[in-house]
Amino acid sequence: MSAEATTPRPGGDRPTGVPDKPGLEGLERTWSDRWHGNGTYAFDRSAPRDRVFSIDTPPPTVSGELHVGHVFSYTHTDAVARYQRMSGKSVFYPMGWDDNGLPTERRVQNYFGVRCDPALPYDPDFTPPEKPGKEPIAVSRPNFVALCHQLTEEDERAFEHLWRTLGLSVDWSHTYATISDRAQRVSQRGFLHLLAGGHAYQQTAPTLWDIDFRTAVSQAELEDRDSPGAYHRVRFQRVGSEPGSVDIETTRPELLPACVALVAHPDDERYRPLFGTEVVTPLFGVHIPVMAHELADPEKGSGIAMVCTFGDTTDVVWWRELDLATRAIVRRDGRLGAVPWGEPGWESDDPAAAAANYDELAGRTVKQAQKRIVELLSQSGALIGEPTPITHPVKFYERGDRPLEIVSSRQWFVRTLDLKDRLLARGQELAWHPPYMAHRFASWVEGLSSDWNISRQRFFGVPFPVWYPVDAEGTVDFDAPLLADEDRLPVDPSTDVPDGYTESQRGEPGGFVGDPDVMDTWATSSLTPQIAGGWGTDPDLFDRVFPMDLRPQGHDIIRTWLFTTVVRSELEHGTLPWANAAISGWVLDPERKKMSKSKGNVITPLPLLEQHGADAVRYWAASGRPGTDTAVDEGQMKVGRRLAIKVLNASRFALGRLVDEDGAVTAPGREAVIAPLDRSMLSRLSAVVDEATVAFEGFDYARALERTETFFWSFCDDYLELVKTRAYGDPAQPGPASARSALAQALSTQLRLLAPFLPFVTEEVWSWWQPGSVHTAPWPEPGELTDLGGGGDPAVLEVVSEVLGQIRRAKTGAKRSMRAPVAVLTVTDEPERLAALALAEDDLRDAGGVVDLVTHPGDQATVDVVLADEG
RNA sequence: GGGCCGUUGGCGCAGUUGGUAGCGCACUUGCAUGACGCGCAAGGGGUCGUGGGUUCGAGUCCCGCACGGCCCACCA
Repeated sequence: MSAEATTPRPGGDRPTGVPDKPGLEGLERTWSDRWHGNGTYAFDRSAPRDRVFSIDTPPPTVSGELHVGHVFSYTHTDAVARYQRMSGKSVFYPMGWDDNGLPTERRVQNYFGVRCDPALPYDPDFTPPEKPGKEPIAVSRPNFVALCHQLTEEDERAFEHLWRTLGLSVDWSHTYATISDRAQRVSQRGFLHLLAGGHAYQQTAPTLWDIDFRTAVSQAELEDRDSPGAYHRVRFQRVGSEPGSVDIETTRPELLPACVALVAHPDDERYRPLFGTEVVTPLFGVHIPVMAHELADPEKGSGIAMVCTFGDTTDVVWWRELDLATRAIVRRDGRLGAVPWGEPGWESDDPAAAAANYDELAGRTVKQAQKRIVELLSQSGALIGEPTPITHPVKFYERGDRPLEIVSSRQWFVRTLDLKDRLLARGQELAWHPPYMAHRFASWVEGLSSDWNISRQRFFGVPFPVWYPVDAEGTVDFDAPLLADEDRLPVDPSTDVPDGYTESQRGEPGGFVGDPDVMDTWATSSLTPQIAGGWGTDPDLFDRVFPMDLRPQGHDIIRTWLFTTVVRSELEHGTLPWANAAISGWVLDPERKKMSKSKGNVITPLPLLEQHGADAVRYWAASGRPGTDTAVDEGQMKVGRRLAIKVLNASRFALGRLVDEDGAVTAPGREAVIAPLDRSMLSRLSAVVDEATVAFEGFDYARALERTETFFWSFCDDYLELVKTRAYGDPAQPGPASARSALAQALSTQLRLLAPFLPFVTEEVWSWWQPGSVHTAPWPEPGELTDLGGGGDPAVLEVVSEVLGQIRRAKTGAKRSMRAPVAVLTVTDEPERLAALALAEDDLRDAGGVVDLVTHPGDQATVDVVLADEG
């Protein structure tokens, strides 16, 4: 062993010899640099499709820090990638950064203390303040976008550092960002194809709207939150000859001016006589019809509901299906807008009174307006009783702070409702891991109630490659969009000019305007296989990697990322985007609570990596079953670290028998393995190889690890103990030669089995005695081991280990050292098992310190140990 | 309301075609042993949520229920 052996030589091509004091410290830095320098994980793009394994890596959202949940799931994917690479596949394992969209905007706003005002001109000299001020500074859209780029680049460097420390075997030359020109080109091209195929359309329609972000959101971005509210009982007087009144209950009395009908169930006897008649709204004197609809629930409130434009999604359904009037009052900023009382659509019995009452509400937020209208209703006598407080589910944008409103606006949609059956069939065609995750997808598709809204009224995103002509009167013609030519992509319609126009015509009569919106972040993320695979720019690459083999992701984004990717692939290519979807679980905090920023229980991974080492953290992650929620468990990381240390020490021990005077490791050939104990061990190891391989083929990395680890510990505890005396013998003799060859075989195999999980320590040990990288070494095959001498009898190691265990038990029971000699060992067992024992009798004697061995055939297996006297 | 997952020693989990309950952590005791004290050896500890059923035999298969978590739908 040479002194320089502790520091591996650059290159890693030639073995370094076994160091005296192996350790885990610094392995991450050493080996991640070396892998990078050597291109260990480079994708071989000359490989034909059937030799390629391609992964549609989730691009993490670039808004702050990665958390330990990322480490968890990306480790799973990395283990699979490493297995596939060792199995001979050329692994296409790119990394992406999801850096467009709202999360980035929000972070930039807070980080720099700015807000985007698209009306402002670009300021080339703008620099953000050192510290964000109290009031955000308004900046132009180009300035804002520049800040977004600046901040995301910083974050992405930190992300890459973390991934390298964790040891992800990503090919970093295939990195993409969702805001990059490349992604924008793919995204815009995909949009133009949707348009050409009739799959995308624009429409002015009631839209889910976040009043703080001032943008539309899609069905997939909704979440329900239990919120406080109150039932208000409001009395409507009947119109015409019929005397009497109708009471409704509502949680949104402020929408009374927007009321367009009352609705009850068609079979509800209480209200049947009223269908087809009219009532009048209190305070505003508007005549509205009473109508019947199946969705009205006789059990709820008074059994009859007030329909407003628009209080919730059910209102939209009623409005559409009953062909009701439109009286929208909520503006896009969440305040009530002006209303022309008495004019068409706003006819009232008393326009002046209506206007006076409404003046009390106009300009207020919905919350303020609610408070005021309750007072007005109470004074007028239309409010019956006191409001009853309730807690009820209210729809929120998942990132928003205030309830969604529904406003009418012009949006781009992708036709997904027409696609349900095809999508359900694709869902069944996809191999889900674990399989039950398929239900999530199916129930989402079955429950779709609207087409996919892909436009967002935001700034940092992929713009629509679309302009609209402005006619001579200055009116924008949205029905005749001017499309960008595919060769020009990506374009920004706010600065680029459509063919045939000049910049001076922007916004002028007879000129054009750009589409002001950007695409939903999922409209771009749904194309990650196309972006990563070079769709449209590198057809040779794309043909080799698409459809991809694997989409790994969390179950929380099945209805967004997975769903939209399937939609886009179906519409663009008519195939599934990948063959397999591996769905990982959540990471919970040590108290098994879901981690979230608001709870303040988010754990950042770098300190864990520094404290326990990357292999140890990976061990914890890889112990989490596919699809299973797993708690952060530093205890498991300590176990992982112990395993890594054991790999170092056991390897040093085994290789110590194989080192020559120059420090080089030389093992006898495979044919030297003749001892029954050695062959028995190799035979058992080959079964482990089998199991690990089957598990990995089914993406069950956790099972592969568990089986490998179990074998490894028994290998150390039993086999190494049994064989070490013989292995120290004269290398020229057949017994020692067999032991040394078997040790080399077994160590090589186990290092390769562990390499997907513990890439650093296995590479370190590999470098002591093997050329090249363990990560490009071939995955072990059972044949490598069973070919040796025609396979061994697994029973030999089993029986000998059991007897050795009994000897240890006797020594521990007598509180004696493990070195204490055994005067007489008497074993009674079945003849076949005694025969197996006899084949390794000498190894057992050496390991147990046995002087006399007596065996008796018998039905009942017993082991009797008589220890030699002390002294 | 529809659906999915889980319920196994104090804690975290495994248990793949049904055949006398396993692993790690923690706990107790012991051991300086040709690599490892970040080690090694051994030990105690569970009527496998619950009620039925199938079977010679059920943690494992079937039906019901309870509890926990999640998805979808509804939400006046």
